[in-house]
Amino acid sequence: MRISARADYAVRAAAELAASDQDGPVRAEALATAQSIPYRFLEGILSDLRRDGIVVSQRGAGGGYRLARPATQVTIADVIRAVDGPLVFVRGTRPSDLEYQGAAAPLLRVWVALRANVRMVLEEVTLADLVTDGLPEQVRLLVQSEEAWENA
Amino acid sequence: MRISARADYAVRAAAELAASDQDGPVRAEALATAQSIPYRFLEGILSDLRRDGIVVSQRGAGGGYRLARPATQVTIADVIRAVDGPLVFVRGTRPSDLEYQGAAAPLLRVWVALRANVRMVLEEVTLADLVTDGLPEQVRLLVQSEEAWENA
DNA sequence: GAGTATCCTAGTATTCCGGTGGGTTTCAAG
DNA sequence: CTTGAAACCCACCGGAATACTAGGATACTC
Repeated sequence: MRISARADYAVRAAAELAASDQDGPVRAEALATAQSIPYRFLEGILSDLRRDGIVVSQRGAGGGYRLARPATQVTIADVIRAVDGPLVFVRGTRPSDLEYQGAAAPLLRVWVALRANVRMVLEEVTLADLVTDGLPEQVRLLVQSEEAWENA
Repeated sequence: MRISARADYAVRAAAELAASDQDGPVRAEALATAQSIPYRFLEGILSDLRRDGIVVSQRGAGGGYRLARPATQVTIADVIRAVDGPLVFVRGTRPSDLEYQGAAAPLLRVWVALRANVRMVLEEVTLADLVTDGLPEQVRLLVQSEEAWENA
């Protein structure tokens, strides 16, 4: 279960946008250097975000990107779905479209539970939470324990 | 965040092994047909499971595979790690090895929380839970809600 | 119309993924 | 000690995805 570079970059760029919210549109290159993301690559990512209505763009001199909605209303899940599609899928298909036979039958419910727990984090944290460093209580609790930081 | 075919197949094969625990070793081909997994592909997967001590093998006539430990002591996380490595990683590296700058700094804790929540499911469910259909309470609760089954 | 910045299309190198094939070794049974 | 059954090993393979890069067209401001 990997988080792709696209997803990671997208969230970081979006966070940067949320941070400089008042200052008018932000150029893609400014985002790229602020977060050490390859400029050309980021352009494509921002394009995805725009197509999904996460971000609005302004062309020409003085142009750049802004969030389409207030940062309190954009979740990390929104951003990731815009660039990578569904949050969790098994062998290319959504969990709920799977069918298992015999001893593996209950496995379906495990994947659904897994997805639910992934959502619990990614749909709860907004860009505003990121920039103010005010993560939701549930998320904060998850990170508190020592073992959460161990690499198993 | 995709569950690979390897991981899915591995868990299903392991579940099948757990189900036929008493009956002596099970042939790879029997596992393959029971779970509709390409036989040759499964061979490689079982090889990984053996290398990681999840499974023991017996060659020759009457041979096959058995679980190396009781099914109550093998978690789904164990199986997945044997075939796919770390459960969750970001852009190729573990969350705890990442560094973020500026507005994206708190993102690190989000990834750690995500991993913690993934573990909460995969390290809690054992192969025994699967075959007896007795999923842990926490997992059962996650699956109960309607929205867990929605595709968002 | 000069300059700036997004937008679009295409290309590319590398890696991963899912799967095959051929042959070798180990073992049990006859 | 042969025969057959099974795991084992190694190499390969096509296609897709990843992570980028290049070049220009388009839109906007001043």
